[in-house]
Amino acid sequence: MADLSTATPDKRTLILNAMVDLVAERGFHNAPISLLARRSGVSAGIVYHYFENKDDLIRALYKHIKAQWSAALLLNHPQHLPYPANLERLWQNAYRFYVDHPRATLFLEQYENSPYQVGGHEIGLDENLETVFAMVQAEIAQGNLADLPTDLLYEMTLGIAVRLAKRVIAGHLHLEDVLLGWIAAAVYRGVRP
Amino acid sequence: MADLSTATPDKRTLILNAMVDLVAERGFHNAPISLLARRSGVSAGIVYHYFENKDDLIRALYKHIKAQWSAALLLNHPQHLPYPANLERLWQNAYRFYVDHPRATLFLEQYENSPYQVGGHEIGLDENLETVFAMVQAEIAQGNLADLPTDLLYEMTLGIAVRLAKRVIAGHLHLEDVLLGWIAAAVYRGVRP
Amino acid sequence: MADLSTATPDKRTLILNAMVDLVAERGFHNAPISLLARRSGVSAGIVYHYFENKDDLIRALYKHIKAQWSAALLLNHPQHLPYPANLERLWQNAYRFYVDHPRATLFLEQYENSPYQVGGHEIGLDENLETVFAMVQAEIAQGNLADLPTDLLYEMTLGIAVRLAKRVIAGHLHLEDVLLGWIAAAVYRGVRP
Amino acid sequence: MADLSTATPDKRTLILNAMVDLVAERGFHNAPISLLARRSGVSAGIVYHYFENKDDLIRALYKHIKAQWSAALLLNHPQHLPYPANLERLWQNAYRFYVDHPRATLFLEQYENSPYQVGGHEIGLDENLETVFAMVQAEIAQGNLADLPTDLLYEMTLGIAVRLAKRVIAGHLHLEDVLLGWIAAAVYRGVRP
DNA sequence: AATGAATGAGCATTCATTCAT
DNA sequence: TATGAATGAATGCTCATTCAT
Repeated sequence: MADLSTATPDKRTLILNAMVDLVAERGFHNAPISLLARRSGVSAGIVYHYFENKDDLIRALYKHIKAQWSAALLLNHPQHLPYPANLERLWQNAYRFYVDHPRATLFLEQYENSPYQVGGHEIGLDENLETVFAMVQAEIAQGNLADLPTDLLYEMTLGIAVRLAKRVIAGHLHLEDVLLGWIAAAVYRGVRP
Repeated sequence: MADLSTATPDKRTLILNAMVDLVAERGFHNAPISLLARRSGVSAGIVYHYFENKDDLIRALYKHIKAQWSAALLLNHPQHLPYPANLERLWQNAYRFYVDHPRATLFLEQYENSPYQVGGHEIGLDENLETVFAMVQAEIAQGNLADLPTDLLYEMTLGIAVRLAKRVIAGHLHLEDVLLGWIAAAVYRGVRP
Repeated sequence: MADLSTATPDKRTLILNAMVDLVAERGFHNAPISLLARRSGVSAGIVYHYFENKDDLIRALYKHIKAQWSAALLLNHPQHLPYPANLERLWQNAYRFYVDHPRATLFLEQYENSPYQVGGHEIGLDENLETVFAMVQAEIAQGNLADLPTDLLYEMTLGIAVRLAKRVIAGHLHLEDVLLGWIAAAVYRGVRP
Repeated sequence: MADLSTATPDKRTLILNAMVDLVAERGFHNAPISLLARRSGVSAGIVYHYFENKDDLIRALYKHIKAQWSAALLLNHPQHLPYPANLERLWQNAYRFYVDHPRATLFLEQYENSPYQVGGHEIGLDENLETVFAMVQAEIAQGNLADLPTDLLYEMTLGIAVRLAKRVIAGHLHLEDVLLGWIAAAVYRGVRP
């Protein structure tokens, strides 16, 4: 996947980008700083100039990717579309992000299933996620979505997107655009009141 | 979670049981053989009598847990119930397994999101999974389920169960029995033809 | 100096012995575990089997040497001699230990002047030191020694021995036996009531 | 201890002052240049403008402190007093310096017990020390001091002052003024011919 | 079968020193 | 003079794996 960033590749970004790849390919363990340095084209020491330690680097990377992800959710402004197109576009945006950034996806899933995350350190809502949240609340108010706990709604909709994307990334599954449209619709059909 | 096994706790089983806990608590890395040995009450050396190496141990553990899981799917014989009760019981069985075996669940998720699994090593269908597979095919034939790729159907139904269970395990979510029934139904509503 | 121990050179002792030499020659820093291992003829890893970490090793070594030292104080049973021969023999025993074990002496002085010690971790009195302490108290009671704080008495008598020994070890000073006798006497003349 | 210097705090002095503190608190190792720079309020690079390298810095600091010390010895002009007041004031001056400059004292002791010093690099006599030396020689000629090697005389008198000061600094000992007077006298009583 | 001491490669991290600006 | 980012060698420590007993 390489460069998630659109900024000039300063050293900090070079390191972050190399780290996603490394973790995706080899896992947290087996992603030694020495290799990270070689791949980033920097020295091992400088990593500790930009990050306190390896854990800090990994957490920073997580935040970095999560920010890209939440920005991707709002591509093509789903918030300006009528129901159900708005939620379906949201879903397809999420799915797209995962499929288009396979390394980031593998990183995210490793992170969220490791003791790093399990121990807490939740990431707060950023501005984009707040917009998404508002969209969902509005549809609940409209009677288009069941009034369920946020986490439950999340898992029954966007949660499916990651899992499908991982299957696609692994090559176990191929999803045509038409089918994707059907899935996006089906997902929200499942959570009508 | 401790003992998944119902057999006499021979050394091999002691080791496997200790390993689930260790990985769930600390991750693959940070689950050193020395600690495993101490927790199992065996010597470090003997681990290499029962398993070729650490990877082999982890893979064996994965198979071990997957077998318990597939057995759990058929608790109370969902295969003898009419649609949609059969699929809903299946779903609830899966969910129950995850919630009742949190350590195993965390292990499974770590494993399936790590380069161990990504590299392949698919686990074949055992007898129980074949029964499940047959149930699904039958419902497709009956027109109760959309005729979608197995993986896709899986993710849109049982895949949700793990994710919800993880939220519950983490304490972020609490699901009442009534709600669970609703979810099980909703999930299959989403994948009607 | 090498072997302070009279026991069979088990690995733990080999490591301790090599460490005194190393620290004496090169200081705490510049006494890397890798070199220690090479000199001890063991692997680097095994050091951590016998000691928790480098600090622990150093503290263990300090205790080890202090024990040899306190044993050396009572060579030829000064406690059975009359005043002032008893105290003078004590003093000469201390001096002898330092001069005969230059590496140990340099280690002790480094340790006692480093933040290791300054932070506390005082070593309690062992049996030998209790005997010494009793001797001193007896002489105070007899009116042969001024009734001063223990630490003060210590520094005005035995404290001088280390400092002289270090000069001798460094080759800056040479002390004949006769002169030593005079010093031992002079030292205790200084602390008469 | 902070500022030993009475001069304007130019950068070189800022560095030296910060280094005493650092070494006293944390030892030679654990006194990294980066921290030294932060504490001095200068950049890491500039240290290498004023000093060739870390060793050079440490040696310069040693000389710096030794000069303050030898100046302190002659406070209130002991050289103009009659025996034994002259030597006793000398002793008390030494003791005072140590107790009033605990950081410097800890630095000195670390330095003098480390391989920095052991390897040689003796500090020559400065003007003040020559005055002191002359005082001692005069008293030997007068028959007030035993005609012993300088180093031996030194250790039996001023050498005790450092050791006592270190005990006081560590809080293990408290010495009243009256007692100090007694000690100063006692020390010289010990080295009468 | 079983032990646990022993090995040594590998890793995260630190830090003296340099150098472009 | 002055900065501080950058380097990379060195260090403490861990851990999978082996093997003598």
